[in-house]
Order: sequence, then structure tokens, then C-alpha cells
Amino acid sequence: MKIGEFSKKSGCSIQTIRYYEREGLLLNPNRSEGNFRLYDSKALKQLEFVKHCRSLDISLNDTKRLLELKNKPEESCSSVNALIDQQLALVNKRMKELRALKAELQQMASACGSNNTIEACGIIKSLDS
Amino acid sequence: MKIGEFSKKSGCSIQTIRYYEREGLLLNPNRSEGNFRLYDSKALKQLEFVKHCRSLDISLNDTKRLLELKNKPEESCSSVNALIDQQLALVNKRMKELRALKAELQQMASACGSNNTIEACGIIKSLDS
DNA sequence: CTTGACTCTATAGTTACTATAGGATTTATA
DNA sequence: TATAAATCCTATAGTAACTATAGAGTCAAG
Repeated sequence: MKIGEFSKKSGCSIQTIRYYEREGLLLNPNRSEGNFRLYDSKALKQLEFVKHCRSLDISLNDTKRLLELKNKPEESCSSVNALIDQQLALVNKRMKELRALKAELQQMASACGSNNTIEACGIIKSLDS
Repeated sequence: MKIGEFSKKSGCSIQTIRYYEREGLLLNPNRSEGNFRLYDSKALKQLEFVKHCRSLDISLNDTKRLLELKNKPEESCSSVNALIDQQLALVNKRMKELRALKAELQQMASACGSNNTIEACGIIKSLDS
């Protein structure tokens, strides 16, 4: 299939597909007579793997590492495990940050007092301190 | 004070300060004879306001809007309020996403089974499906 | 008067894409 | 069969919010 169909089947934009290729996350596909990229179902599987990693917020670099590891089936999976643990730690850290953000934003929202002038607004006051 | 001291007092890097100036988040400071930027305590207050906004993940664009609103003390603060509410919605959305991420990552981590080969690793399997 | 610390501007790099310009190729229609 | 429309190609620039570098100028101390 050509890139248009590949794009629709995978749910990735054409530009993103070409970008992934440049970055080494997709193998260079065969080309048609007129230099069009031609993909098969194996390429589709690989792209779906990448998409799954990205949906977990795993960076392209780490995704690339996972792809490489995937091609060494006999090696120990400890580095795979470490990578996921690290990703989990990252998510936990960000969640903690967001909880703090949320608390402060809520407090600010309730400090507004509505229908105030900006001068009297509790939000601006708390941002200013 | 010159930019070095301003940087230390504010906790912003020198490059970031110059960047904020270019982006209109800090007023153009006076310059010394030799063209060095000179800051006063008012500038420091403004930078701290910006830092506070950024610590709440408010975009530079929105921060700029808040600064502009701050200079119109008699206007209604409803747009300030709306901006904070919107930021809160954004934080809530991201938290929800992260909770889902966390759940999947945890499941994957526990599916690894440790000391496996990559071929048998539950993580790679689940990324592949 | 020179060394070193500090500052200046302008530019490029970061991440993960998205968007555009300017062509070439293929497919569908007249 | 001619041409128009759809699809594809590469190369380049833009996004957010910085960070890092190069190459040069300024200033205080020894």
C-alpha cells in the first residue's frame, strides 16, 4: 500500500510517518517505479508498536531502544523492565506536580470572589505574592 | 543591578531573562553606558509574577495576558477568572490521562515476570498488541 | 595594561510533530 | 487521448519554552 492508505490504517498523519522514517523508527520502505513509498502489514505492525509506546508517553528515543531490544529476543528483558519503571516514575512525578498545581489553582479560583475589579481580584493578588 | 545579580535574585537563568524580554514579558530595561541591562526591584516583582504563573503551567501567552490585565485595575476580573478556570480544566484533563497511563504501565511492569528473555517478556508482548 | 569575569547580539539546538512550497506522478474524467 | 484532480515526493520552516554556543565588547582588579 502507498503512504495514504498506510496513514489511514495506522491513524498516523503522512507527515508523521515520514518523520518517523527519518528518525529511524520505521524501516526505509520499498519504493515504486515512481519513487512512492510502499508498505506491507509488517510495517503496519511496527508503526502500531510505536504508536502504543507514544500513547504511553514513552519518548521516541526510548521507543527506538525498545524496537532495537525487540529484535534481540534472546537477551534479558531487564532493560525493558527498567525503561518501563523509569517511565512509571516519570508519570508519578508529573502526577504529584499536577496535584499541587490543581490545589493552588483551586484556591486561587475561590479567592477571586467574582464580579470584582481586577484591582480587588484575589487571583491577581495571589499571583503577585 | 545587572543581569547576573538579577538572575541570581530571581532564580531565572540569564538566557531566560533575555528571552522573556524578547517575548514581551519583561519591559525593556534601562541600559548602562556600555549597553548592559539595568534592573530595579519593580522588574524583579514582574519577573516573580511571571515565574509564579509558569510554576502553575500557565503558558507564556496567557501570562502575558495576565500582565496586561494587571495593568487595567478597574476592569472586571472575569477574564482573569476564566483563564484560571481554563488552566484548571487543562490540569484535570492531564491528570486523568496520567492516571490511565499509570495504570497501563503498572500492568505492564507486573507482566514482565523478571529475568525473562525479551522474547518471553510480558512488556514487549503487551506493547505489541 | 592585561587578565578574567561579566555582558552583548545573533544563531542553532531541543522534542515531536505540523504545515508549507514547489514539483513529480498517477488516476479519473471529458 | 488530453487534461484535470488526487496523490506523492523532498526540503524547509514553524510550534513552545527554553538552553547552549560563538564571537565580540565592557569593566574592575592586580
